[in-house]
Amino acid sequence: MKNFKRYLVTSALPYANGPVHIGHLAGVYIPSDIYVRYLRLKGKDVLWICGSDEHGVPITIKARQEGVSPQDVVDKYHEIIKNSFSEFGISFDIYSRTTSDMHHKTASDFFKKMYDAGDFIEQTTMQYYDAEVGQFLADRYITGECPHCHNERAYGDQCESCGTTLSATDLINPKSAISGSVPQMRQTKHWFLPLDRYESFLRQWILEDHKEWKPNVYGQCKSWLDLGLQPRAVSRDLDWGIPVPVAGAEGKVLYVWFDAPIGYISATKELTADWEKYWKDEDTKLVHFIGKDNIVFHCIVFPAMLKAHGEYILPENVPANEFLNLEGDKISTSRNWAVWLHEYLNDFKGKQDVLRYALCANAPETKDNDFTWKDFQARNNNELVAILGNFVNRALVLTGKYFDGKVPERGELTEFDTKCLAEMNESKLAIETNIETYKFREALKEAMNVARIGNKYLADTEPWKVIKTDEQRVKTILNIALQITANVAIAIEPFMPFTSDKMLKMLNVAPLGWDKLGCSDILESGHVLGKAELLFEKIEDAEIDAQLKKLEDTKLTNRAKEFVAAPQKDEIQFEDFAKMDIRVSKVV
RNA sequence: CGCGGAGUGGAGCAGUUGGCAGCUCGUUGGGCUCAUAACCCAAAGGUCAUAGGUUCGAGUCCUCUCUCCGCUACCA
Repeated sequence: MKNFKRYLVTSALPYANGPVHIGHLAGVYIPSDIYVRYLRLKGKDVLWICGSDEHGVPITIKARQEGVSPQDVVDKYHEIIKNSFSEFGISFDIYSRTTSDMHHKTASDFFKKMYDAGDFIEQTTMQYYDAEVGQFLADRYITGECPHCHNERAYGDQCESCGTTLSATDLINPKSAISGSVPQMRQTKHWFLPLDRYESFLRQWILEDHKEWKPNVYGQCKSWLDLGLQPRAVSRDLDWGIPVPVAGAEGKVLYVWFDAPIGYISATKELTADWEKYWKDEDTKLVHFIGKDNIVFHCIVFPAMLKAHGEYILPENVPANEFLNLEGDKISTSRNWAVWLHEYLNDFKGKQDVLRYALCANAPETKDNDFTWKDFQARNNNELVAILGNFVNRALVLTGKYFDGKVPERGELTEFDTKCLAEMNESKLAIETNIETYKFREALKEAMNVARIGNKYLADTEPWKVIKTDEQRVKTILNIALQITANVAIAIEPFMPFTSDKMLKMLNVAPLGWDKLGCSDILESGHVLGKAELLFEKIEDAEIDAQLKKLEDTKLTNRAKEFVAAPQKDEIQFEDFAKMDIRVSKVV
C-alpha cells in the first residue's frame, strides 16, 4: 500500500436551500469528522474542505417563492448550516461557499482551460422555455400527461405513477411546474463534456485499480461504465451562477454540478497559499466523503474533469454512505420530515455527542438505516450512561474516596492486570484498522470496548472489597483503572470530542496524542485529578415522547396539505349515492 | 425481464478468498453493591427473504421469484 505524505479530505457541499439534518450528519459529516480527527491525532498533515453549494435552479425557485433574491436565500442558509456544523464539532479546516469570488474565478478558469484545450463539444438543441418567468426548464420542471399510463401529474423526466423514464417532449399537454404556463420550444446552445472519451481511462482507474472501493460505490460505477457514458451538458440557461466564460454565452452559467466539486479546490485555495501541494502532488491522498446520490459525480464526472484539466490528482477513495431514514420514512426537506440540527441543539442542549454517537453507531454504511428516537434514547441510556459514563465515574469516585483524588502509586502487576492492559492495546489496533477502512460503526464499537474493559476490570478486581484488607493492591487497581480512563479519553476523541474534552479536564491533563493510546503510564502517580462530574445523563421518556409528538404533528400537517391539494372527485348522481351501504356504529 | 445496493435470532448490524452462524441492545436467571437501579457472569432465542442448482460442504458461488432503497429532479 502506498505511503502518503499528506491527506486532503472533502465532504459533499451541502446545498444551501435549507438547513442540515441528521441524514447529512450520519451519511457524510460525522464519518468524515471522525476520519479527520483521527488523522490529526496521529499528527498527520491533513486538510479538510467543505462549503455551501449555492448555485442552481432550486435556489432561484426558492427565492421566487419567498420573494427575495437568490443571494438572500444562500446567505441565510449558509449561516444556519455553518453554525450547525460548528456546534456539532464538525471540524472543517475551512467551510467556504461557491458564491465566493475565489470560487467564481477558479471555476471560471477551470472551464476556460478545458474549453481552450477543446475538451467540450458544443450542441444546439430545442428545449422548453417558460416565457412567463423567462427561463428554460429542466425536464423535471415540466409536468403533463404521461403518454403511457395517462397519469396527469407526470414529470418531464419520469412518470412516478408507471415508472417510465420520459423525455419532456413526450408529455401530453406540458405545463411549466414553476409558473403553470404552457412552455414554448426554443433553441439553445450548450457545452457538453464528452464523458465517452474518458471511458477507457475510467474503466482502468476504477474497475481495475480500485477494487477496494465499497461495493455500493464500485457497483454503481461499474453499472454506469457498462452502460456506456454519454456526453453531459455542463452549462445551463440561467442568470444565477457562474457565467460561462466564453464569447457569445450571455445568459448561460456553468451547470451547478460542474462548478460544485471545483468548490473543493477553490476553498483549499482560500485556506492556504500552499494549496497546490494538496491538489497536484501524487503523494497526497484525496478522499471524498459523500452520500450515495453523489456517486456518479465524484467517481465519474469530476475525475473526468480533473483528468481532462490535467494538473490534478484523483481521489484515492470515495467512501459513499447510503441514506438514513427517520422513524421508517424517507427524510424529506419538502415534507419537513427530518430532525433539523438547529432544532436538536435547542431541544437537547449540550448533547451533541449523544447524537454523534447514536448516528455513528447506526450509520448507513452498507444499506439504508432507520433513525428512531427510541433507539436514540436506548443508545444514550444503555451505552453512553451505563457503560462509558458509569465506568469513568466509578474510577474517579473510587480514587476520590480512597486516595483523595490523587493517582495512586502502582505496585506489582498481576497476570490479570497485564491481560487487561494487553486487551486495551488490541483495541487500539482494531480502531485504527476500522477507521482507515471507513468502517466507523465498528471503530466506535471498539472504542467503547475500552470502557467495557474498564468496567470488567473493576468488577473482577473488586477494589471496594480489597480496600478492607490490602490498600497497596487497591492503589495498583485504581492506578490501572485511571490509565484505562485516560485511554478511553483518547479512543473516543474522534467520535465524541466534547466528551473527550470533559474527560481530559476531569483527569486534569493536556490533550493526548493518538500514540498514547494503549499506554498504561499516561498518568503519573501523585498526579492530582480534576473535579469529577457525570459525562452523560439519562434521557427520560417524556423528552422522547415530545420528539415523537413533533413528528406526528408534521404528519398531520402534511396530510392536511395533501388533502387540500388533491383534486376533487367528480360529482355523482343521487342513484349512485343510494347504492352505498353506510352503517354507523359506536366502537366500545 | 433496464442497472446497482440491500434482505441474517425481538431491534440494529458483522460475516474477508465457500469449512461447526457472530456482535451490540433487549429478554430471562445468577453475582456484586464502588458507581447515574448503573456494572460483571450465564442462558434462551436464527430452516441466514423465497424456490431451485453447483459442491464432500453454501449466509458466502450460479439461476428464478418477492420486498425495500438509489440511479445526471432540489435532498447525504
